Amino acid sequence: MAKGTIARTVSERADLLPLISEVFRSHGYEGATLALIGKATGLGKGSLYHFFPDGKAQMAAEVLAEIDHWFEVNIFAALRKSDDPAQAIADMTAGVDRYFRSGHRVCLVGVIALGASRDIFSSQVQDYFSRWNDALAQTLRRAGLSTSVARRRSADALLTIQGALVLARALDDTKVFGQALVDMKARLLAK
Amino acid sequence: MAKGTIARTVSERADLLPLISEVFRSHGYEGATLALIGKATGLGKGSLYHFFPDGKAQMAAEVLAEIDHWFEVNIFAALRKSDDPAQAIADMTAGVDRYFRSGHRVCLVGVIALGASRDIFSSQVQDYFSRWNDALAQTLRRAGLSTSVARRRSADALLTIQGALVLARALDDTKVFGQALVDMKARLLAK
DNA sequence: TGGAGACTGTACCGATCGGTACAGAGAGTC
DNA sequence: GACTCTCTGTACCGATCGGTACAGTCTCCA
Repeated sequence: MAKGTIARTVSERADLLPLISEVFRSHGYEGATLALIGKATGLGKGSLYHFFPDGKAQMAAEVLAEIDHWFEVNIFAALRKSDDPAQAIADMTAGVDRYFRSGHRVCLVGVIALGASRDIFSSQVQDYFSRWNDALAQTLRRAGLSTSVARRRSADALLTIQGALVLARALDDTKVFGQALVDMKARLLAK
Repeated sequence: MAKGTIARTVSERADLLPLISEVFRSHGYEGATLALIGKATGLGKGSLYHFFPDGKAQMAAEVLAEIDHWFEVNIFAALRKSDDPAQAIADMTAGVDRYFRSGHRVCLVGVIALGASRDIFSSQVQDYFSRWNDALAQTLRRAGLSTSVARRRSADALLTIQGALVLARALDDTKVFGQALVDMKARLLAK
């Protein structure tokens, strides 16, 4: 029998996703509890389930979609349409460095790919990486590389980013990430 | 008031760890429940807590220790003492490929490094990677590389392995892992 | 033969899990 | 003012969480 006063905060769905995103990022899908999400957003379950009727799975799916959209707009698009491959790759590298806060931030898509929740989100995870892979390979082709070399180097770049995030966090040394990005950029257009 | 017959399985602690290891590997630390571990080992909580009085945290710590020991014996030691750097690196690559089942298996140390449980196991995680890094850099020095180049290339190799596991799983394509290992080996002793 | 001690299943614990139900509060609309 | 609709906190649900307690069963050794 609540009698109380209910504060009205008027949350915007768009403001919510980044907050929820950070909870999934630092706790993983299974570790991100509604209690943690509630604390991070300042919202009770009522509000959370108002915005996301399908609960935790929907929150994660929408967070993944938002991340995908950010990369689509800020990274993939430029890769596809640029007519200056070297510049496009430099832009990608700078964008990635900014997004992952020079190695302080972890890749949620990678985290989910490694966990048991991959089965639930496998198509979103696969789509994210393969669209990135395609866009980057396209840029490399335009730089004169053969299709097979372009695809090999592009996969190498993606895995370098993911591995650098893992190792930087494991060693608690973000310099690893910065160095990996330098190496990656050099390798992409070498020879 | 149990009346029943209790089957006696006589489990060996040494046989338990690999089974528990796979549960942590595929579910992460937070996702690995006692129920899953019980199912994987065929043991009830009674037996589990008999072998691991400190519960889940102790299980994970011992699994990490066993992994560390395996790499120490099968990978790091050869790296440190070999007088044929090219052969040592070929052996490491082959060993890594075998251990990770050509990309079908995930790295538990990496999984933990990315998750929230890193805080609990940070020293074990850091130790594993930095000892690997040191051993590999030592090999590269013996191959004539400067200290700084050796350390840079060695970190690059470690992060390539981790990233390849992430990307292979994300794209559900183990060829990514095999190719990354080939590239890594070539890069380690290049020029 | 009869402890002693290692190993086992299971009942149980309080806490927390994801999710539901619902009533109250605020802002508009007529 | 009465009605609607959106957003809110909270009480509550059954299930499961990690962990404890304990009695039963086995093996070993005197």
